[in-house]
Amino acid sequence: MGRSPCCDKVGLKKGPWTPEEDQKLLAYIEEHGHGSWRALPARAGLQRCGKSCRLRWTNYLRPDIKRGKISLQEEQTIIQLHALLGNRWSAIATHLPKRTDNEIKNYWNTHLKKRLAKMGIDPVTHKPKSDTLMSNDGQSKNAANLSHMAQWESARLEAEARLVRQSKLQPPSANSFQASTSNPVQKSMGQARCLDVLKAWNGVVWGKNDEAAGVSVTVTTGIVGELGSPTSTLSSAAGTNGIMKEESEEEWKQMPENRDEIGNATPFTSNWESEQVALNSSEACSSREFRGKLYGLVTECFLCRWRGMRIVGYTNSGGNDVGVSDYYEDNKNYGNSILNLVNSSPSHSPIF
DNA sequence: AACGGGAGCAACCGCCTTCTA
DNA sequence: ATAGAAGGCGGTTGCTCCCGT
Repeated sequence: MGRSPCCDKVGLKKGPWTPEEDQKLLAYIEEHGHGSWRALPARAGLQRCGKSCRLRWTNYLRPDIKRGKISLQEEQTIIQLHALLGNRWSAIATHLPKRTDNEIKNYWNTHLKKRLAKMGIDPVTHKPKSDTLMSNDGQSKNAANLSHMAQWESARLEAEARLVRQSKLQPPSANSFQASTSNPVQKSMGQARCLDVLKAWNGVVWGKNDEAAGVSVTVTTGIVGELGSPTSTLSSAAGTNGIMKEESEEEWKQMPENRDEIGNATPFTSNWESEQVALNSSEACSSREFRGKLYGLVTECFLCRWRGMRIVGYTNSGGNDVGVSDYYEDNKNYGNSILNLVNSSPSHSPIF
């Protein structure tokens, strides 16, 4: 089946938007909402195609957009999520409040991709390009480990990708897990740190699991003390997805360092959270919104793990402890390996 | 001061998915 | 069930600015 162009191109303006055009678009949307994008240009008095208007709005004019330099914390998040999700910029953007997918994509292509490449890490696979690059001291072991983790992660991501593709029955709207909601149900969902989402997913969304009816997962998470990443601060979750809060870095700095008698890091008990998320299967299967949230949880779960959140308590709907897998530790180590490499190569170093 | 090259980013293009009649 | 419309997404382009020569 052929596709008609999104709009009649004859006589329509292209190229950079003028302040007058911005003003027209802004004024129209503020008064009427965008409605049908195709119909919008004519109604707003713009000589643009609807697609161009939509893009201008979502990438530039929307009021909830933060412009300016990408912070270190955001940078780390992008790297982590890119390793998990690949070039799925919109999915990555849902975890970076007020940033657009286009901005993240641009930042990746102009900054992070080059930086990783210069460090000898393939920006596509996040695998080291060559072990010889890090043949000195303990780094060779680290590289080997990294390679192993990357392979493991790659296989897992393939499975995840399939799930996520199917999950996008409702694409996660921008920041679907974030503070914009006033819905208490959404808030409680947003607070959920980690859960066996894939298991829940299989059961809830497609009804393949007998336990699907009323999946209830209690998750207790904590920040693992040995991590050096400020992004590990997850205690600010109330009402937001909590992960990207800008003030997290400050909170991190203020955190005490807990160590046991032999110097091993111990979790910061004060930052632990225990939450219960009830997933009702019948509601889930009929609610595309719910599926969208679950999709967000898939990503968030991996992110939590990667940032060193240790899943210490994990029970199924029957209250049975289902344990903790090395799986989580493997991912944490892999993510930290990349982050350590990045962090140990500041932008002012010769490698850049 | 002029020029060239690279970086950064806004915007476009085309494909894919989802919705709807 | 199907076709067309609409929206969403990722890749790419091209313009502008900056910096070094």
